[in-house]
Amino acid sequence: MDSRMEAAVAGAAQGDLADVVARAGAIMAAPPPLSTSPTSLAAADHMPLSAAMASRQQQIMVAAYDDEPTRPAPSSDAVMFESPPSMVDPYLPPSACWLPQQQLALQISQHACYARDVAMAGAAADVDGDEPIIRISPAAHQLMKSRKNEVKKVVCIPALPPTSSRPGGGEVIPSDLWAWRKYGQKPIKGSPYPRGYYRCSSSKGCMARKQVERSRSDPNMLVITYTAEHNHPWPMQRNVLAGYSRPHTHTSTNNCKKKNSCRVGPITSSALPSKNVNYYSEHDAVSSGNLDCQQTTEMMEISNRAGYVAYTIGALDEEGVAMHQPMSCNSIQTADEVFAELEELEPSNPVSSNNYSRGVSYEWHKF
DNA sequence: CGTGTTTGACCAGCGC
DNA sequence: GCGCTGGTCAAACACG
Repeated sequence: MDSRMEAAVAGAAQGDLADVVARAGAIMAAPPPLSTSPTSLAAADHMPLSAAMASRQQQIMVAAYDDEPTRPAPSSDAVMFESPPSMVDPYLPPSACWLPQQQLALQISQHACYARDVAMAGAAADVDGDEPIIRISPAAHQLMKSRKNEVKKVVCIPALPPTSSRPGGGEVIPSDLWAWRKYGQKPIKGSPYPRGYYRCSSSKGCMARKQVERSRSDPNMLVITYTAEHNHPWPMQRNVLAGYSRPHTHTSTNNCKKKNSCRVGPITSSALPSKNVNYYSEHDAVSSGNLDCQQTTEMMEISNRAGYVAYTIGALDEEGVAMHQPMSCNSIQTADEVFAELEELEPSNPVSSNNYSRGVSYEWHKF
């Protein structure tokens, strides 16, 4: 077995699926940077997008089968999250378009039975082949089943290094343009990093939640677990305060009175106001908070468009296999560059398209 | 005033 | 039944 996968298996043995995901993502996302960019991709003889992606993808396969653990991967170096079409969540924030592609290391959609399947898969690599097929151990499976069989999506992204300028060091969560309200934070046993709990504040009654924590095995990775789904369209006009967090005016004393409710350190996951969030580099900054209304709207449209592309390329290949392809493969680009390339990619796709991908109906509302 | 974070308390699931 | 753990609630407070 590949030693890299042994590491992943070790994670599974700990029953920490999110960590396994993060680890696998970190491990498998490591290969040499692709020399392709959406621009060059688009220029690749205008081949069908999915085909172009399939030919270039450097992906992990997370196989999720109960009974066929070694289904061959289409490509040995493909990063592929194999899942039923249902995993393409029309309400999933098109955050991928904001993330340098390699940073969207891994995403697993756990839709009901699929979650179970992923769990069953365990973090065991395919012994025979080179394809990094990951199986989740029964322990991890049990862990995942333990919480009401909830629909979950686990997304691992590289975390920005804690900002020393902020008290206690801050953790920067890339904005996904949904409005999230933090409602709790808990220390997690075995992890030095607390887990933040967020719920969607874009719409009342929206049950969408997400948990944000650093991977305990790879602190450079943020594990974001989306629970439930948004019951409303992606907000066009993001609340100005969405994701906002007041500057830290205090440092935690870390005096735990009650073991069960002890919070560890300052809330770092939200320490940086999202409206000032820089996306991975100052050159990549998309500071929504710096945008006026019109700019925000424009940005939304652009990102909507980006989302369209992201879903197009991140949805299904010819075999109905979910594809997740970074928008930018080897360099951090400015949002403008990304979107410019996106335009090159799909020049004919109307922004107001109602479909993000084949087989996925997404009705976009403009307000 | 509306929206956000912070944080102690509460509750439910699970293993022993 | 009990303790541990994770998830959520809700009051207090901050910010624009």
